[in-house]
Amino acid sequence: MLDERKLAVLRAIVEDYVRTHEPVGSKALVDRHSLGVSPATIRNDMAVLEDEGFIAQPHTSAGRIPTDKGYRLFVDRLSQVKPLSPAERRAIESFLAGAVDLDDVMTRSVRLLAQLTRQVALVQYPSLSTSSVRHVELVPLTGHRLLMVLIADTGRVEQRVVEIPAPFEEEALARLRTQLNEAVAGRRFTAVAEGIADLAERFAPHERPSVGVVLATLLETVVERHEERIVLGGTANLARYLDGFAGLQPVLEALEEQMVLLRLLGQTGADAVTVTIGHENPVAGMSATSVVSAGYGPSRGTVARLGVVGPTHMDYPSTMASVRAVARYLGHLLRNE
Amino acid sequence: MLDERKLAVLRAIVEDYVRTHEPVGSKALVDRHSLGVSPATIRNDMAVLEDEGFIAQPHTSAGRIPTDKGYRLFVDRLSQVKPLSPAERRAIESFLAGAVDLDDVMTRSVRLLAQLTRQVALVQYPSLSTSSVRHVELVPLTGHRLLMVLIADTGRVEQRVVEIPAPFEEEALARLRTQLNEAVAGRRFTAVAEGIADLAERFAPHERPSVGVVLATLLETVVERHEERIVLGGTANLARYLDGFAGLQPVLEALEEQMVLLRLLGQTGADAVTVTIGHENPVAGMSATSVVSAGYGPSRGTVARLGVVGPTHMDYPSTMASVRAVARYLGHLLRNE
DNA sequence: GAATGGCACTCCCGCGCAGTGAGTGCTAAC
DNA sequence: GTTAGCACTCACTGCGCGGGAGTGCCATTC
Repeated sequence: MLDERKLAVLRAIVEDYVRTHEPVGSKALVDRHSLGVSPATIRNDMAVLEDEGFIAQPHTSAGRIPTDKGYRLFVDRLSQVKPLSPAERRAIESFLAGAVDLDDVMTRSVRLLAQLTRQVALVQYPSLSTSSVRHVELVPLTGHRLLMVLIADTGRVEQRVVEIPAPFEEEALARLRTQLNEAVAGRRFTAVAEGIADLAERFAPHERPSVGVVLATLLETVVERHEERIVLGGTANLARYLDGFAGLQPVLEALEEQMVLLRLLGQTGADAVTVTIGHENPVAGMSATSVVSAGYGPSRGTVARLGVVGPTHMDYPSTMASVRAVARYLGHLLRNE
Repeated sequence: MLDERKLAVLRAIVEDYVRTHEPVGSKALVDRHSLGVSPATIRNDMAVLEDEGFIAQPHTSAGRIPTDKGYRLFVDRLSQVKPLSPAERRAIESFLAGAVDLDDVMTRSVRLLAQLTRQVALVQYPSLSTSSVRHVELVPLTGHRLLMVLIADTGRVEQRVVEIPAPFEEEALARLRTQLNEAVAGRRFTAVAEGIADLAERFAPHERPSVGVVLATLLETVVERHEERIVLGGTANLARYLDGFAGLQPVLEALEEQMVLLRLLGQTGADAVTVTIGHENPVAGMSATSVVSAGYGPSRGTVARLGVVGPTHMDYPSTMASVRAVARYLGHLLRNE
């Protein structure tokens, strides 16, 4: 049904359209690519490709543009991830090397990704739910207030102010700190609950209410607070490609919603580069945009995702290469932190 | 030179133009506002106002639009800050009430401000340089690594990983922690240096290198790290008013630069609402936007600023009211934290 | 039977053109 | 100082008209 040449034609159409953003016709195609056949032949092939839904005409007597289905085929079977240039690799390394803390790493990564792909970049903070506790610290603020600082093995730090019904003795606080760390350090966040289940019992009755509040807050932080932070950058690139500008507002709106961003990046823990094209996208108002994302993490497992959002007519091979590269470097970096 | 009526005409022009975004003519003016004179008279007044540079014509035979100078006069002398509706006040209170930590407060504030003004909102984190140290915590991670957590009286928390040449004994670390807090707790950030000047001497020679690194990092954090975080929200609102869309990209770019945002908000510590109109703006590419900002802080002094960025043809009275209100509530909130 | 050359057809796009209407500036009268 | 009248300007709209890129179809070639 789709022989070699028809696939070559589709590939050529995608490549040309990505470059020019204009419908591509049969004549232009044979001129630019050495397909070895005449325009008329290409026209026949194009008719078939259109019947199958891979390309479409904006109007009669215009060239063809790829459909979402066409891009899908292109990404899955017709393209190869384009290797990065040495300059780009160096740029990635040097850009990420100077980071001083996790916040800094995240900020630099988004910038880098946005710059490399010239698109909108998203980077999700290392997820709390798949990481482990490294340390819990309790700091008295005023009598009835404690600051709880929770440090994850990914370098992520969560802080929370705790209002306690009765102030702790200095000694009691030290005891709680020690026991708390013994109970949860090294545990997966999902397993924190079991660790601290019987902790309150070891404290004197008058201390228990306050201990209870601390434990409850800790649980909240590791369990309920599943909402993951996502940083984004390069929004200025939106203005470049959404030429029509009509579709801009919904996209900007979507990018402001953390929940939406999460759905865009996808929850799947797959390490590989994932491409979501146009309508495949779960978010309304973003049917003209594609998302290229990948998981990253300190070890083989994925702890979070990153990616870029761009027009469906993006340069998939290059974009996929950049996303994959940044994800890998970021993984390395976390391993050494 | 500018009598009462001419000022009234200018006010009417600004109000109409803000509402319709279209050049306003003499006829339309007398129709909508009861000025008590004929269009011809208004035309004479308009000619004077144009000579003085308060209004301009996009082209001959079109209505007038206010110039930056016109808006300036309007803001300074012709408008009154419009009081908020009770519903808006309630919205502010309930919106900010549920915040759990400083990050949350900041995020909610931007959203709130963006929603109230329907523009792009900026909120600067409470500045480190004008606040004081509440507590410094040191947490061992691995042998050669410490996590330093610095808590400011504004609730802001900075963390930093410190690489130390030689691991600390548990006892030594506790000693350092205690002495460090005695030396700096309650001090202004700007005065931390004096507090820790002779601290290293109190430690055994073999501990000094590590102590030195910790102190150096602390200094870096409070002094060098002047870069202030700014959160922004409501960028989708840009798409609404920058109809021409030509000016959109530079604005989006500017909003991505922290340094630029700082300059936009202004460094001045004034509590009052400040308005910067069009070309008065120090940032190139944003000459079609105005900034309405205000300082906020837990006490009479200002610790940080917040504001909104919008088109020069914005509703200044309402915007100024919203900005002022959010700044005040935020101040209250910090006081109670 | 696939590939090709030729040809009529479609339809977007840019251009020039007149008509419309909102708005202005000027002048003379009140 | 204010007003009515009037000629003038100029953006905006709709219309008609090639030009041109591209297509689909058909007859022909290999």
